[in-house]
Amino acid sequence: MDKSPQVLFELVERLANLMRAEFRRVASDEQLQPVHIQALAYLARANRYSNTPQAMAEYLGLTKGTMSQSLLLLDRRGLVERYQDDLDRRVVRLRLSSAGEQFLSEAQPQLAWQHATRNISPNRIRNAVSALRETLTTFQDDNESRGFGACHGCRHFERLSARAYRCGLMGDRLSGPEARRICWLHVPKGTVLEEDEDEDEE
Amino acid sequence: MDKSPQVLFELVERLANLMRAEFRRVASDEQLQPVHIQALAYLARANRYSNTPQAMAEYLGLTKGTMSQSLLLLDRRGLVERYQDDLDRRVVRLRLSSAGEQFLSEAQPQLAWQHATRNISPNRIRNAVSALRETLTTFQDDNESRGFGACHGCRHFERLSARAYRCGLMGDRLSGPEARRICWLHVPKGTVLEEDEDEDEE
DNA sequence: CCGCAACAGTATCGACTCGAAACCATTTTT
DNA sequence: AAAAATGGTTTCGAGTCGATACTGTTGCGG
Repeated sequence: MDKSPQVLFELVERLANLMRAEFRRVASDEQLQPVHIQALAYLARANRYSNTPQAMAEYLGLTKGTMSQSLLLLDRRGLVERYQDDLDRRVVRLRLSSAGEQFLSEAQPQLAWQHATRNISPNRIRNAVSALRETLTTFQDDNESRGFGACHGCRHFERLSARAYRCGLMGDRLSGPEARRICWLHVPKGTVLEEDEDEDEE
Repeated sequence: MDKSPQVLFELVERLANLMRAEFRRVASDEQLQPVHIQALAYLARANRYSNTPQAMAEYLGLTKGTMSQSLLLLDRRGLVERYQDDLDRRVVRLRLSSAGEQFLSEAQPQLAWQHATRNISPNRIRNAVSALRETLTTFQDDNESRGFGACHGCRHFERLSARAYRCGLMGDRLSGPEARRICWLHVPKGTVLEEDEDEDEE
């Protein structure tokens, strides 16, 4: 019997704890909590469909109520801006304010990490990435939680030409950079879509 | 320029978030917080020098005040027991109560993880482990945070005979199982990397 | 076109986290 | 013996977080 998976888990957990502590350190300069840093970082990487409180809450594993609170705070501090969606006026859209962007670029929360991996060969890192990526996919599958991936590798992703893409689900054209951001509608290729089917029971 | 370290970081963070959500789910059955699960799990793995509030606080990246609170709660719930140290009466020692052990073994918080890694070859896992372990060591070095490793690979670890060990720092004899637990006095030797055969996959 | 369910988000409450600082009881140092 | 250091506890205030109730918007079925 092999204990490696267990060990891997402990490593991931421990590293995450340390990064969390690092986040806390960085965040406390601005009187923020770790989760706020994560929220800002998410916003910096979310695509146009995913910059809502709802998507954010799902990404961070919180309820919408909690998310609302945190966003209130970030808004008060002027780190994010909230504005209404044109089409659906229930929806709130979020964006980093310039202060928010500046804060992120100054704080560089992942710098410590970058530094910690400096001695590891790119090859080994790529191997680790591939293993963890697979773990993540399986995990999300098991828990039927949302995919949250970039467009490349999404079932709805369509390539119109060399440099023009399109989301088959929403029907929008996507620029290259946009297609590299995080999307909460992401469905990995190879996943079977659940169509609405009529049920004739009872 | 290579973005792999960045990607690796995102994966670790995301996996940790998901596990955290899983912890929350498990914990909420008993009206606990994720951090309580981590505390119990730590206690189950800590050696005789490391079962104190202080060590725990450092491991989890909290202050002693906060730790004290959480332990109060875990004590009230009957999941841990606190008792005084014989030699130094300031020191509080902790141990899992039988209820605590039972809870851990029933909840099996890392089961979801185990399951998520089922499709990944042991070899790839070992590679990932080795890369992350190195990252962890470097990280701890950079931040001069405590090592928190098992005795094997510790500078103070001495092998008396085939099956008898000794901690050179504290001067105690250690059993084999004991030497496999987590110690907060851990100081890594020069460079102890169980290297694995290099190979590229993909 | 109306009515009602579904939905996105907000507000409120209570238990808990968390750091900071003050505090207490024991060593340890001087 | 006095002072400093150490391991823990207590207290305080701001914030997290889930649960629940609520507001306003959309969209669906009659």
